[in-house]
Amino acid sequence: MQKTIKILIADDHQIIRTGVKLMLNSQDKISFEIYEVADGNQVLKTYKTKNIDIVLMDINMKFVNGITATKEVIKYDPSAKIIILSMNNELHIIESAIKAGAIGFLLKDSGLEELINAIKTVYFGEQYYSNEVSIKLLNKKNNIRLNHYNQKSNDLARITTRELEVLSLITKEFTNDEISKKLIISKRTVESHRKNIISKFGLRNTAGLVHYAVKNGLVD
Amino acid sequence: MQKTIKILIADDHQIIRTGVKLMLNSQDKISFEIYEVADGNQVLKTYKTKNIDIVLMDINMKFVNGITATKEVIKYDPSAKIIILSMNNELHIIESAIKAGAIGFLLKDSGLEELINAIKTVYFGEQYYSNEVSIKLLNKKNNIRLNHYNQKSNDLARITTRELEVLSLITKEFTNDEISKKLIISKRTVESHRKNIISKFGLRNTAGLVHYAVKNGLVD
DNA sequence: ATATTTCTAGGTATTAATACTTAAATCGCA
DNA sequence: TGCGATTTAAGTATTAATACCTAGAAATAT
Repeated sequence: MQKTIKILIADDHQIIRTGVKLMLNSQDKISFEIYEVADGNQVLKTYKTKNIDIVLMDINMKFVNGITATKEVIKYDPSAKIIILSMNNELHIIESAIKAGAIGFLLKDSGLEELINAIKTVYFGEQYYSNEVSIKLLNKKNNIRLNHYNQKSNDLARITTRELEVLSLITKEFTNDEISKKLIISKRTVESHRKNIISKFGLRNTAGLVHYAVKNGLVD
Repeated sequence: MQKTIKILIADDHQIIRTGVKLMLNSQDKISFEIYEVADGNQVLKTYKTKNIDIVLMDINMKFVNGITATKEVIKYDPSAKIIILSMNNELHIIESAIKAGAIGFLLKDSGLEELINAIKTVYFGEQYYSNEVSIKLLNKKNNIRLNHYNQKSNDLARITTRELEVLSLITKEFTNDEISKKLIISKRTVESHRKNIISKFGLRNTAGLVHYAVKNGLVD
Protein backbone atom coordinates (compact mmCIF):
# COMPACT_ATOMS: atom_id res chain seq x y z
CA MET A 1 0.00 0.00 0.00
CA GLN A 2 1.09 3.51 -0.80
CA LYS A 3 2.18 5.79 1.98
CA THR A 4 -0.01 8.81 2.62
CA ILE A 5 1.68 11.97 3.89
CA LYS A 6 -0.36 14.14 6.22
CA ILE A 7 0.23 17.77 5.40
CA LEU A 8 -0.96 20.81 7.30
CA ILE A 9 -1.13 24.06 5.35
CA ALA A 10 -1.08 27.13 7.59
CA ASP A 11 -1.78 30.28 5.61
CA ASP A 12 -4.32 33.03 5.97
CA HIS A 13 -4.89 33.35 2.22
CA GLN A 14 -7.44 30.83 1.05
CA ILE A 15 -6.22 31.23 -2.49
CA ILE A 16 -2.78 30.03 -1.49
CA ARG A 17 -4.13 27.16 0.58
CA THR A 18 -6.24 25.98 -2.31
CA GLY A 19 -3.39 26.51 -4.73
CA VAL A 20 -0.91 24.51 -2.70
CA LYS A 21 -3.48 21.77 -2.14
CA LEU A 22 -4.09 21.45 -5.86
CA MET A 23 -0.36 21.53 -6.53
CA LEU A 24 0.13 18.63 -4.18
CA ASN A 25 -2.77 16.64 -5.58
CA SER A 26 -1.75 17.35 -9.15
CA GLN A 27 0.98 14.75 -9.03
CA ASP A 28 0.26 11.12 -8.42
CA LYS A 29 3.52 9.69 -7.11
CA ILE A 30 2.71 10.52 -3.51
CA SER A 31 -0.70 10.61 -1.94
CA PHE A 32 -1.50 13.39 0.49
CA GLU A 33 -3.99 13.93 3.24
CA ILE A 34 -4.28 17.67 3.53
CA TYR A 35 -5.45 19.84 6.41
CA GLU A 36 -5.71 23.60 6.43
CA VAL A 37 -5.67 26.32 9.06
CA ALA A 38 -5.86 30.06 8.51
CA ASP A 39 -3.87 31.21 11.50
CA GLY A 40 -0.88 30.29 13.60
CA ASN A 41 -2.99 29.86 16.70
CA GLN A 42 -4.63 26.76 15.24
CA VAL A 43 -1.47 25.04 14.10
CA LEU A 44 -0.47 23.20 17.27
CA LYS A 45 -3.98 21.95 17.96
CA THR A 46 -4.34 20.53 14.46
CA TYR A 47 -0.82 19.15 14.54
CA LYS A 48 -1.66 17.17 17.68
CA THR A 49 -5.10 15.90 16.78
CA LYS A 50 -4.47 15.02 13.15
CA ASN A 51 -1.05 13.51 13.64
CA ILE A 52 0.53 15.70 10.98
CA ASP A 53 3.70 14.65 9.14
CA ILE A 54 4.70 17.95 7.58
CA VAL A 55 3.58 21.53 8.17
CA LEU A 56 3.73 24.08 5.35
CA MET A 57 3.80 27.35 7.23
CA ASP A 58 3.34 30.92 6.10
CA ILE A 59 5.15 33.66 8.04
CA ASN A 60 2.65 36.48 8.02
CA MET A 61 -0.57 35.37 9.60
CA LYS A 62 -3.11 37.56 11.27
CA PHE A 63 -2.97 36.63 14.94
CA VAL A 64 -0.08 34.28 15.58
CA ASN A 65 2.72 34.38 13.04
CA GLY A 66 4.56 31.45 11.52
CA ILE A 67 7.70 31.80 13.61
CA THR A 68 5.76 31.69 16.85
CA ALA A 69 3.64 28.77 15.65
CA THR A 70 6.82 26.95 14.64
CA LYS A 71 8.26 27.39 18.11
CA GLU A 72 5.07 26.04 19.66
CA VAL A 73 5.03 22.92 17.52
CA ILE A 74 8.74 22.27 18.03
CA LYS A 75 8.29 22.61 21.76
CA TYR A 76 5.60 19.92 21.62
CA ASP A 77 7.45 17.72 19.13
CA PRO A 78 11.13 18.55 18.58
CA SER A 79 11.26 16.28 15.54
CA ALA A 80 8.35 18.05 13.82
CA LYS A 81 8.93 18.77 10.14
CA ILE A 82 8.05 22.34 9.35
CA ILE A 83 8.64 23.98 6.00
CA ILE A 84 8.35 27.74 5.86
CA LEU A 85 6.59 29.00 2.76
CA SER A 86 7.64 32.61 2.73
CA MET A 87 6.94 35.53 0.48
CA ASN A 88 10.07 37.05 1.90
CA ASN A 89 13.71 36.22 1.39
CA GLU A 90 15.27 38.39 4.05
CA LEU A 91 18.11 36.69 5.83
CA HIS A 92 16.67 37.79 9.12
CA ILE A 93 13.45 35.86 8.63
CA ILE A 94 15.25 32.78 7.41
CA GLU A 95 17.46 32.77 10.46
CA SER A 96 14.54 33.26 12.82
CA ALA A 97 12.69 30.40 11.18
CA ILE A 98 15.64 28.05 11.41
CA LYS A 99 16.29 29.08 14.99
CA ALA A 100 12.63 28.39 15.76
CA GLY A 101 13.09 24.86 14.43
CA ALA A 102 11.96 24.94 10.81
CA ILE A 103 13.65 22.27 8.73
CA GLY A 104 12.86 23.74 5.31
CA PHE A 105 12.49 27.10 3.69
CA LEU A 106 10.80 27.79 0.35
CA LEU A 107 10.50 31.14 -1.35
CA LYS A 108 7.68 32.73 -3.27
CA ASP A 109 9.40 31.83 -6.51
CA SER A 110 9.37 28.13 -5.77
CA GLY A 111 7.31 26.08 -8.17
CA LEU A 112 5.56 22.74 -7.97
CA GLU A 113 8.68 20.66 -8.46
CA GLU A 114 10.57 22.38 -5.71
CA LEU A 115 7.64 22.03 -3.34
CA ILE A 116 7.45 18.28 -3.92
CA ASN A 117 11.20 18.03 -3.63
CA ALA A 118 11.19 19.84 -0.32
CA ILE A 119 8.43 17.63 1.04
CA LYS A 120 10.23 14.45 0.03
CA THR A 121 13.48 15.68 1.55
CA VAL A 122 12.18 16.85 4.90
CA TYR A 123 9.95 13.79 5.23
CA PHE A 124 13.10 11.79 5.91
CA GLY A 125 14.34 14.35 8.38
CA GLU A 126 16.74 16.17 6.11
CA GLN A 127 16.88 19.91 5.69
CA TYR A 128 15.69 21.60 2.53
CA TYR A 129 16.38 25.20 1.57
CA SER A 130 15.53 26.68 -1.79
CA ASN A 131 18.51 27.85 -3.81
CA GLU A 132 18.29 31.52 -3.00
CA VAL A 133 18.06 30.72 0.69
CA SER A 134 21.11 28.45 0.57
CA ILE A 135 23.09 31.15 -1.15
CA LYS A 136 22.15 33.70 1.47
CA LEU A 137 23.09 31.38 4.29
CA LEU A 138 26.34 30.49 2.57
CA ASN A 139 27.25 34.12 2.06
CA LYS A 140 26.60 34.74 5.68
CA LYS A 141 28.90 31.92 6.72
CA ASN A 142 31.64 33.20 4.42
CA ASN A 143 31.26 36.65 5.80
CA ILE A 144 31.63 35.36 9.29
CA ARG A 145 34.80 33.61 8.28
CA LEU A 146 36.11 36.64 6.43
CA ASN A 147 35.18 39.11 9.11
CA HIS A 148 35.93 36.93 12.04
CA TYR A 149 37.88 39.70 13.66
CA ASN A 150 34.94 42.02 13.18
CA GLN A 151 31.91 39.84 13.55
CA LYS A 152 29.65 42.54 14.83
CA SER A 153 28.38 43.69 11.47
CA ASN A 154 26.73 40.34 11.01
CA ASP A 155 25.41 39.61 14.41
CA LEU A 156 23.86 43.03 14.63
CA ALA A 157 20.96 42.03 12.48
CA ARG A 158 19.41 40.01 15.27
CA ILE A 159 16.67 41.72 17.19
CA THR A 160 16.05 40.88 20.84
CA THR A 161 12.73 40.10 22.48
CA ARG A 162 12.53 43.40 24.27
CA GLU A 163 13.50 45.31 21.16
CA LEU A 164 10.79 43.57 19.20
CA GLU A 165 8.32 44.51 21.89
CA VAL A 166 9.32 48.15 21.60
CA LEU A 167 9.34 47.98 17.82
CA SER A 168 5.85 46.61 17.76
CA LEU A 169 4.58 49.48 19.89
CA ILE A 170 6.38 51.99 17.69
CA THR A 171 4.55 50.72 14.62
CA LYS A 172 1.33 51.04 16.61
CA GLU A 173 1.97 54.78 16.85
CA PHE A 174 3.02 54.98 20.48
CA THR A 175 5.68 57.52 21.43
CA ASN A 176 8.74 56.68 23.51
CA ASP A 177 7.02 58.21 26.50
CA GLU A 178 3.88 56.12 26.08
CA ILE A 179 5.88 52.97 25.49
CA SER A 180 7.89 53.58 28.65
CA LYS A 181 4.66 53.76 30.64
CA LYS A 182 3.30 50.60 29.02
CA LEU A 183 6.44 48.59 29.69
CA ILE A 184 7.11 50.29 33.02
CA ILE A 185 10.64 51.29 32.11
CA SER A 186 12.32 54.64 31.69
CA LYS A 187 11.74 56.73 28.60
CA ARG A 188 15.51 56.75 28.16
CA THR A 189 15.53 52.97 27.98
CA VAL A 190 12.94 53.05 25.25
CA GLU A 191 15.07 55.61 23.44
CA SER A 192 18.02 53.25 23.77
CA HIS A 193 16.06 50.37 22.32
CA ARG A 194 14.76 52.42 19.43
CA LYS A 195 18.23 53.75 18.69
CA ASN A 196 19.76 50.27 18.88
CA ILE A 197 17.23 48.70 16.54
CA ILE A 198 17.64 51.50 14.02
CA SER A 199 21.40 51.17 14.13
CA LYS A 200 21.54 47.38 13.99
CA PHE A 201 19.54 47.34 10.79
CA GLY A 202 21.61 50.15 9.31
CA LEU A 203 18.68 52.55 9.13
CA ARG A 204 18.39 56.30 9.58
CA ASN A 205 15.13 56.98 11.36
CA THR A 206 11.82 55.65 12.60
CA ALA A 207 10.16 55.93 9.21
CA GLY A 208 12.79 53.62 7.76
CA LEU A 209 12.54 51.34 10.76
CA VAL A 210 8.80 50.84 10.40
CA HIS A 211 9.18 50.29 6.67
CA TYR A 212 11.87 47.68 7.24
CA ALA A 213 9.93 46.00 10.03
CA VAL A 214 6.76 45.58 8.00
CA LYS A 215 8.58 44.54 4.85
CA ASN A 216 10.50 41.89 6.76
CA GLY A 217 7.60 40.58 8.76
CA LEU A 218 9.01 41.65 12.11
CA VAL A 219 5.65 43.18 12.91
CA ASP A 220 2.16 42.78 11.53
CA MET B 1 -16.93 23.57 -29.91
CA GLN B 2 -16.23 24.77 -26.43
CA LYS B 3 -15.14 28.32 -25.89
CA THR B 4 -11.62 28.82 -24.53
CA ILE B 5 -11.01 31.80 -22.26
CA LYS B 6 -7.58 33.37 -22.43
CA ILE B 7 -6.41 34.32 -18.97
CA LEU B 8 -3.35 36.29 -17.99
CA ILE B 9 -2.13 35.84 -14.42
CA ALA B 10 0.05 38.72 -13.23
CA ASP B 11 1.65 37.93 -9.89
CA ASP B 12 5.21 37.90 -8.67
CA HIS B 13 4.75 34.78 -6.55
CA GLN B 14 5.17 31.67 -8.62
CA ILE B 15 3.33 29.66 -6.02
CA ILE B 16 0.23 31.77 -6.48
CA ARG B 17 0.48 31.68 -10.26
CA THR B 18 0.72 27.91 -10.23
CA GLY B 19 -2.01 27.67 -7.65
CA VAL B 20 -4.44 29.80 -9.59
CA LYS B 21 -3.59 27.96 -12.78
CA LEU B 22 -4.36 24.63 -11.19
CA MET B 23 -7.53 26.02 -9.66
CA LEU B 24 -8.73 27.08 -13.08
CA ASN B 25 -7.80 23.80 -14.71
CA SER B 26 -9.32 21.77 -11.90
CA GLN B 27 -12.82 22.36 -13.18
CA ASP B 28 -13.92 21.17 -16.59
CA LYS B 29 -16.89 23.35 -17.47
CA ILE B 30 -14.75 26.03 -19.02
CA SER B 31 -11.48 25.55 -20.83
CA PHE B 32 -8.70 28.03 -20.22
CA GLU B 33 -5.61 29.10 -22.03
CA ILE B 34 -3.38 30.53 -19.36
CA TYR B 35 -0.48 32.95 -19.59
CA GLU B 36 1.66 34.18 -16.73
CA VAL B 37 3.78 37.23 -16.02
CA ALA B 38 5.67 38.04 -12.84
CA ASP B 39 5.56 41.80 -13.00
CA GLY B 40 3.27 44.64 -14.00
CA ASN B 41 5.69 45.85 -16.64
CA GLN B 42 4.99 42.75 -18.74
CA VAL B 43 1.21 42.86 -18.55
CA LEU B 44 0.40 45.20 -21.42
CA LYS B 45 2.81 43.50 -23.82
CA THR B 46 1.36 40.08 -23.12
CA TYR B 47 -2.19 41.43 -23.22
CA LYS B 48 -1.59 42.75 -26.72
CA THR B 49 0.30 39.85 -28.24
CA LYS B 50 -1.74 37.02 -26.74
CA ASN B 51 -5.14 38.61 -27.20
CA ILE B 52 -6.08 38.10 -23.56
CA ASP B 53 -9.72 37.90 -22.44
CA ILE B 54 -9.30 38.39 -18.71
CA VAL B 55 -6.41 39.56 -16.56
CA LEU B 56 -6.06 38.32 -12.97
CA MET B 57 -3.90 41.00 -11.42
CA ASP B 58 -2.04 41.16 -8.14
CA ILE B 59 -1.53 44.57 -6.51
CA ASN B 60 1.92 44.30 -5.03
CA MET B 61 4.41 43.48 -7.72
CA LYS B 62 8.09 44.27 -7.65
CA PHE B 63 8.59 46.88 -10.36
CA VAL B 64 5.24 48.03 -11.71
CA ASN B 65 2.28 47.50 -9.40
CA GLY B 66 -1.16 46.21 -10.33
CA ILE B 67 -2.91 49.57 -10.29
CA THR B 68 -0.44 51.07 -12.72
CA ALA B 69 -0.56 48.01 -14.96
CA THR B 70 -4.36 48.19 -14.91
CA LYS B 71 -4.29 51.80 -16.04
CA GLU B 72 -1.93 50.90 -18.88
CA VAL B 73 -4.11 48.10 -20.16
CA ILE B 74 -7.31 50.15 -19.87
CA LYS B 75 -5.68 52.96 -21.79
CA TYR B 76 -4.89 50.53 -24.59
CA ASP B 77 -8.26 48.74 -24.41
CA PRO B 78 -10.97 50.48 -22.38
CA SER B 79 -13.12 47.34 -22.45
CA ALA B 80 -10.38 45.16 -20.97
CA LYS B 81 -11.56 42.83 -18.24
CA ILE B 82 -9.26 43.04 -15.26
CA ILE B 83 -9.88 41.29 -11.97
CA ILE B 84 -7.77 42.39 -9.03
CA LEU B 85 -6.64 39.51 -6.84
CA SER B 86 -5.65 41.31 -3.71
CA MET B 87 -4.25 40.25 -0.37
CA ASN B 88 -5.61 43.49 0.95
CA ASN B 89 -9.13 44.64 1.64
CA GLU B 90 -8.51 48.29 2.34
CA LEU B 91 -11.12 50.54 0.85
CA HIS B 92 -8.43 52.77 -0.50
CA ILE B 93 -6.93 50.05 -2.69
CA ILE B 94 -10.32 48.91 -3.90
CA GLU B 95 -11.22 52.41 -4.95
CA SER B 96 -7.92 52.96 -6.72
CA ALA B 97 -8.37 49.71 -8.60
CA ILE B 98 -11.89 50.56 -9.70
CA LYS B 99 -10.82 54.04 -10.65
CA ALA B 100 -7.99 52.54 -12.70
CA GLY B 101 -10.55 50.49 -14.60
CA ALA B 102 -10.67 47.10 -12.88
CA ILE B 103 -14.01 45.36 -13.32
CA GLY B 104 -13.60 42.81 -10.55
CA PHE B 105 -12.08 42.56 -7.12
CA LEU B 106 -11.35 39.35 -5.23
CA LEU B 107 -9.89 39.06 -1.76
CA LYS B 108 -7.36 36.69 -0.30
CA ASP B 109 -10.16 34.71 1.25
CA SER B 110 -11.80 33.94 -2.05
CA GLY B 111 -11.87 30.28 -2.94
CA LEU B 112 -12.12 28.36 -6.17
CA GLU B 113 -15.85 28.83 -6.61
CA GLU B 114 -15.69 32.56 -6.22
CA LEU B 115 -12.80 32.79 -8.66
CA ILE B 116 -14.73 30.89 -11.33
CA ASN B 117 -17.82 32.94 -10.58
CA ALA B 118 -15.92 36.16 -10.99
CA ILE B 119 -14.40 35.05 -14.27
CA LYS B 120 -17.78 34.04 -15.68
CA THR B 121 -19.32 37.32 -14.59
CA VAL B 122 -16.71 39.70 -15.91
CA TYR B 123 -16.34 37.73 -19.13
CA PHE B 124 -19.69 39.13 -20.14
CA GLY B 125 -18.69 42.63 -19.13
CA GLU B 126 -20.38 42.71 -15.76
CA GLN B 127 -18.70 43.79 -12.56
CA TYR B 128 -17.80 41.31 -9.85
CA TYR B 129 -16.82 42.22 -6.29
CA SER B 130 -16.38 39.70 -3.54
CA ASN B 131 -18.78 40.06 -0.65
CA GLU B 132 -16.49 41.87 1.71
CA VAL B 133 -15.64 44.36 -1.00
CA SER B 134 -19.28 45.00 -1.84
CA ILE B 135 -20.04 45.64 1.80
CA LYS B 136 -17.21 48.10 2.09
CA LEU B 137 -18.31 49.98 -1.00
CA LEU B 138 -21.91 49.97 0.17
CA ASN B 139 -20.97 51.33 3.57
CA LYS B 140 -19.04 54.05 1.89
CA LYS B 141 -22.02 55.05 -0.26
CA ASN B 142 -24.31 55.10 2.75
CA ASN B 143 -21.86 57.26 4.62
CA ILE B 144 -21.77 59.70 1.79
CA ARG B 145 -25.52 59.87 1.80
CA LEU B 146 -25.71 60.20 5.55
CA ASN B 147 -22.92 62.72 5.82
CA HIS B 148 -23.70 64.61 2.69
CA TYR B 149 -23.47 67.84 4.58
CA ASN B 150 -20.12 66.82 5.93
CA GLN B 151 -18.58 64.80 3.19
CA LYS B 152 -15.02 65.56 4.13
CA SER B 153 -14.51 62.64 6.47
CA ASN B 154 -14.98 60.27 3.57
CA ASP B 155 -13.17 62.00 0.82
CA LEU B 156 -10.18 62.45 3.03
CA ALA B 157 -9.00 58.93 2.46
CA ARG B 158 -7.86 59.79 -1.04
CA ILE B 159 -4.21 60.60 -1.38
CA THR B 160 -3.05 63.03 -4.06
CA THR B 161 -0.18 62.57 -6.49
CA ARG B 162 2.08 65.00 -4.73
CA GLU B 163 1.27 63.56 -1.35
CA LEU B 164 2.13 60.10 -2.61
CA GLU B 165 5.42 61.44 -3.88
CA VAL B 166 6.22 62.87 -0.47
CA LEU B 167 5.03 59.72 1.27
CA SER B 168 7.26 57.58 -0.84
CA LEU B 169 10.29 59.65 0.10
CA ILE B 170 9.34 59.52 3.77
CA THR B 171 9.37 55.73 3.71
CA LYS B 172 12.79 55.94 2.04
CA GLU B 173 14.07 57.66 5.20
CA PHE B 174 14.36 61.19 3.87
CA THR B 175 13.61 64.07 6.25
CA ASN B 176 11.30 66.94 5.41
CA ASP B 177 14.33 69.05 4.69
CA GLU B 178 15.83 66.55 2.26
CA ILE B 179 12.50 65.99 0.57
CA SER B 180 12.05 69.72 0.09
CA LYS B 181 15.40 69.88 -1.70
CA LYS B 182 14.58 66.89 -3.87
CA LEU B 183 11.21 68.25 -4.95
CA ILE B 184 12.44 71.85 -4.98
CA ILE B 185 9.72 73.11 -2.69
CA SER B 186 9.78 74.66 0.76
CA LYS B 187 10.35 72.54 3.81
CA ARG B 188 7.08 73.96 5.14
CA THR B 189 5.24 72.60 2.16
CA VAL B 190 6.61 69.16 2.81
CA GLU B 191 5.51 69.53 6.42
CA SER B 192 2.05 70.42 5.18
CA HIS B 193 1.89 67.37 2.97
CA ARG B 194 3.11 65.06 5.70
CA LYS B 195 0.63 66.52 8.16
CA ASN B 196 -2.23 66.27 5.67
CA ILE B 197 -1.56 62.65 4.80
CA ILE B 198 -1.31 61.68 8.46
CA SER B 199 -4.55 63.43 9.23
CA LYS B 200 -6.50 62.16 6.24
CA PHE B 201 -5.79 58.58 7.21
CA GLY B 202 -6.61 59.28 10.84
CA LEU B 203 -3.10 58.52 12.05
CA ARG B 204 -0.96 59.97 14.81
CA ASN B 205 2.59 60.12 13.55
CA THR B 206 5.07 59.13 10.88
CA ALA B 207 5.59 55.65 12.29
CA GLY B 208 1.89 54.96 11.88
CA LEU B 209 1.91 56.55 8.44
CA VAL B 210 4.68 54.33 7.14
CA HIS B 211 3.01 51.27 8.63
CA TYR B 212 -0.30 52.16 7.01
CA ALA B 213 1.33 52.98 3.69
CA VAL B 214 3.20 49.69 3.43
CA LYS B 215 0.26 47.63 4.66
CA ASN B 216 -2.03 49.23 2.11
CA GLY B 217 0.32 49.04 -0.82
CA LEU B 218 0.65 52.80 -1.18
CA VAL B 219 4.41 52.37 -1.30
CA ASP B 220 6.72 49.47 -1.98
C1' DA C 1 32.42 30.52 36.98
C1' DT C 2 33.18 33.76 33.75
C1' DA C 3 32.32 36.00 29.47
C1' DT C 4 28.80 37.96 26.59
C1' DT C 5 24.59 39.80 25.59
C1' DT C 6 20.58 42.10 26.93
C1' DC C 7 18.12 45.34 29.51
C1' DT C 8 18.33 49.12 31.95
C1' DA C 9 19.06 54.42 32.32
C1' DG C 10 21.16 58.85 32.85
C1' DG C 11 23.60 63.62 30.84
C1' DT C 12 23.67 67.02 27.26
C1' DA C 13 22.64 68.98 22.90
C1' DT C 14 20.74 69.23 18.50
C1' DT C 15 17.60 68.20 14.96
C1' DA C 16 13.12 66.77 13.34
C1' DA C 17 8.37 66.40 13.76
C1' DT C 18 3.91 67.95 15.16
C1' DA C 19 0.03 71.29 16.47
C1' DC C 20 -2.55 74.99 15.27
C1' DT C 21 -3.56 78.71 12.04
C1' DT C 22 -3.87 81.09 7.68
C1' DA C 23 -3.76 81.83 2.78
C1' DA C 24 -2.24 82.62 -2.05
C1' DA C 25 -1.29 80.50 -6.69
C1' DT C 26 -2.46 76.98 -9.72
C1' DC C 27 -4.83 73.12 -11.72
C1' DG C 28 -8.79 70.51 -13.45
C1' DC C 29 -13.30 69.69 -14.23
C1' DA C 30 -18.12 71.18 -15.27
C1' DT D 1 -15.44 80.65 -16.70
C1' DG D 2 -15.80 79.74 -12.30
C1' DC D 3 -15.79 76.39 -8.40
C1' DG D 4 -13.40 73.06 -5.88
C1' DA D 5 -9.30 70.61 -5.08
C1' DT D 6 -4.41 70.67 -5.02
C1' DT D 7 -0.06 72.59 -4.21
C1' DT D 8 2.33 75.87 -2.34
C1' DA D 9 4.09 78.35 2.04
C1' DA D 10 4.71 80.94 6.35
C1' DG D 11 4.22 82.21 11.74
C1' DT D 12 4.65 80.46 16.29
C1' DA D 13 5.19 77.02 19.80
C1' DT D 14 5.66 72.65 21.61
C1' DT D 15 6.79 67.92 21.65
C1' DA D 16 9.38 64.01 19.97
C1' DA D 17 13.30 62.00 18.06
C1' DT D 18 18.13 61.57 17.35
C1' DA D 19 23.27 61.95 18.34
C1' DC D 20 26.79 61.55 21.02
C1' DC D 21 28.38 59.49 25.54
C1' DT D 22 28.72 56.28 29.58
C1' DA D 23 27.55 52.42 32.55
C1' DG D 24 25.49 49.27 36.04
C1' DA D 25 22.37 45.18 36.73
C1' DA D 26 20.43 41.12 35.06
C1' DA D 27 20.03 37.34 32.24
C1' DT D 28 22.35 33.79 29.11
C1' DA D 29 25.68 31.27 27.20
C1' DT D 30 30.17 28.83 27.24
